[in-house]
Amino acid sequence: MSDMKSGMTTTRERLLETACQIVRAEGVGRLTLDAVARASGVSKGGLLYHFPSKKDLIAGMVHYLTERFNDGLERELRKESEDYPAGSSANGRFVRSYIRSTFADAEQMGEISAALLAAVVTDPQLLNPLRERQREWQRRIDDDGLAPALATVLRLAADGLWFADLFDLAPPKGEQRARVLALLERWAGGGQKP
Amino acid sequence: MSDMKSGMTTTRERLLETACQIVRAEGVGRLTLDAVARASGVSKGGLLYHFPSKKDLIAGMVHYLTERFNDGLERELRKESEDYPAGSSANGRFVRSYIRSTFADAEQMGEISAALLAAVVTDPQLLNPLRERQREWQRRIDDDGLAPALATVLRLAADGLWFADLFDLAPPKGEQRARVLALLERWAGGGQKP
DNA sequence: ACAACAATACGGTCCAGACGGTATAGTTCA
DNA sequence: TGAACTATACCGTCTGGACCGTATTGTTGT
Repeated sequence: MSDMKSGMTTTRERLLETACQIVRAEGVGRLTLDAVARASGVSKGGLLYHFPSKKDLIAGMVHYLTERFNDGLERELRKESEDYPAGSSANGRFVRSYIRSTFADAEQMGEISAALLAAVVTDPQLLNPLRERQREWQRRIDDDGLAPALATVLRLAADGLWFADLFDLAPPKGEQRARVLALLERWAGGGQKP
Repeated sequence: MSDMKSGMTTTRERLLETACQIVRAEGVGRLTLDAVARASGVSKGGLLYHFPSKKDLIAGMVHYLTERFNDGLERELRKESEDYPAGSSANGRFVRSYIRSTFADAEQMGEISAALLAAVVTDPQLLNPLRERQREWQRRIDDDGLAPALATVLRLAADGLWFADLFDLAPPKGEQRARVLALLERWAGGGQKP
């Protein structure tokens, strides 16, 4: 699917990132084509050259950021594999990677949230690519060598943190956040019940 | 707190519930004053009498549904108190109530979600009442007699389920959902520390 | 008891502005 | 030469909200 060449920041990517920034800074309601074009230093015609409609722009945001998160997840997973060289007690590796990806890069989670909100407002179906990915992640979580309910609980807790951050609903900060992360990692580390 | 006269469903409440239904059925983007008025069988002038602006309407939704959820939570908490008559091993009571309230009434959670989305789109500050409540809940969760990180993890998992339901991001269904609930309740049930 | 008045709860109409999208004509660079 | 834009003008639609009217139900002064 990805037809990008690779490397330097293209205008297309700049437009997508600008769109995210607008959502995060001014709210979903202020995401207009004119605003994105202006803030990107691109004419409206230029924007519409890359994204023929607003839906296309938001679909682009969802796709771009979903794949970005997925790339980060795979990277985290490879780091795990190095720590546990042989395929020995590697149960919970995917869940740990998922948790770390969610907790680590608040910036990136904020960008995904922006795309998420923009999509829901405009047309919920635009979330389908993310939904598909999430189902895939859930399959890998189910098949990660942990007790199935435990694995899902850990995923939900990570998502819950994302949720709390997204809407600023009493998200754990600082010390408490670190303790929560440590606890989740511990449970995902050795697959035995407390 | 409640300054309403009491009893019968007022036009005001009907408007609030209609607004929720529109959001849930047609999406946040379709929440317009005209649509709410029409679907409520009320003229636009009538709607504007009760809620002078769209912001006021959405603020009303947030307040109304937040208090509704809180009422359900307190009810759940009282049921817990009956089960554990004396103040014996009642650790985790609040957390259990929170979990049950979140899992039990999907309908109600859907309505809160509608208000949440409407608020975020229009003006994130409209969420402040809910944020305040959530901070209060978090305080009670911290002070529920469980290990602090554990309690917060359980809350986050419950919120994560809400999140998954809200955006339809691979939410656990049926059997799996029941097992997740059971596990969370079990962890919130015996609050022993080492 | 009755007029005068006010508050509540709407119905109906209208409009300025914003937004998405189209169209068109010109420009820069590989 | 064509892809990747810039610049600008324009249109149809929708929406929030202002404005005005009106019926019903108290309330108050006398």
